[in-house]
Amino acid sequence: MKTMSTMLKANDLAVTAQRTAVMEFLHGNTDHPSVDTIYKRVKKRFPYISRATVYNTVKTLTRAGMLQEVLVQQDKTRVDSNVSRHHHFKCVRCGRIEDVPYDILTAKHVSEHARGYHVEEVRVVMEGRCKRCR
Amino acid sequence: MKTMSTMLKANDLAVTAQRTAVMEFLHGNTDHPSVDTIYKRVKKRFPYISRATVYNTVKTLTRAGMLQEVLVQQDKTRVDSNVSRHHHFKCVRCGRIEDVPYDILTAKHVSEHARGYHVEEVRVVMEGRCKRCR
DNA sequence: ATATGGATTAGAATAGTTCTAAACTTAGAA
DNA sequence: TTCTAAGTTTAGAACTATTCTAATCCATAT
Repeated sequence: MKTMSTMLKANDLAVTAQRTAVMEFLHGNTDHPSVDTIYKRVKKRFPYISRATVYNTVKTLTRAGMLQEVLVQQDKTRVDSNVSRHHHFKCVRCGRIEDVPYDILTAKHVSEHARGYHVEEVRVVMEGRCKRCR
Repeated sequence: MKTMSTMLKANDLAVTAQRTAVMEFLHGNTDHPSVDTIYKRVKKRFPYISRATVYNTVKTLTRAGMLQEVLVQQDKTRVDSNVSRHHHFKCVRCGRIEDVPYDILTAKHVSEHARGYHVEEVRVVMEGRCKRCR
């Protein structure tokens, strides 16, 4: 697996301690944290980090394709380090957000059923009870 | 077609000029306006209406099932007076949001493909170019 | 080692939304 | 009709998420 440093360099981005810390926190984190959550967690190990830096980092890394911003909640952006195409499942009880494989429902499938639309991308949010909440 | 007054009464809600004005503006409006847009438009005919009233009205009518709040844009809520189940198409060029029939993709269909998930609801946002923008 | 352009910072500013408490209807009872 | 209680509206304050600003800092290329 590529190191953070390698990935940043590959995108012509400076390797900074802040970016690395944000990426390391997100890597392997599957619960789609908000920017504020990232900020608070990273701050523990990196007390001087600023909220603006976390916003900047998320935006920069998203543009570089290293992160994804997920639209599943109206008020705050949720961040996903899984950048492969996939959908989301939101538990109506505990609010947990899980990734769901893309092939459950591809743009192609939708295109076939959606006559007259020129679908390039499909975002699906499924809602129900997660395993824990049933 | 039911009058606004009848619908409000059926839901045990007081019939006020403000609620009626908001509903009348939204009725037949298919472009999913934001609260601010509703406020500005209704204000033209009703100069003393307050922004808080529009927020209250949207929330109240949504709870009563007379409106729907649509999650298609991170920063602001979009309001839809089409309360039947349906999906949305967002034009990546002009930002226009259109309703798409629900049967293109039902919760049932998704459930069949999504093993292990207990799907109660599916929200789909398709993205591409709308007719005008192609 | 040094220069320079990009990155980080704290805090101010902004946008959307919710809250507050007083004033004002609406709807139902008398 | 008139009265009343409960619900509604209002302006503006407050709050939350996010972006902006401008000064400082530091990663990288030389």
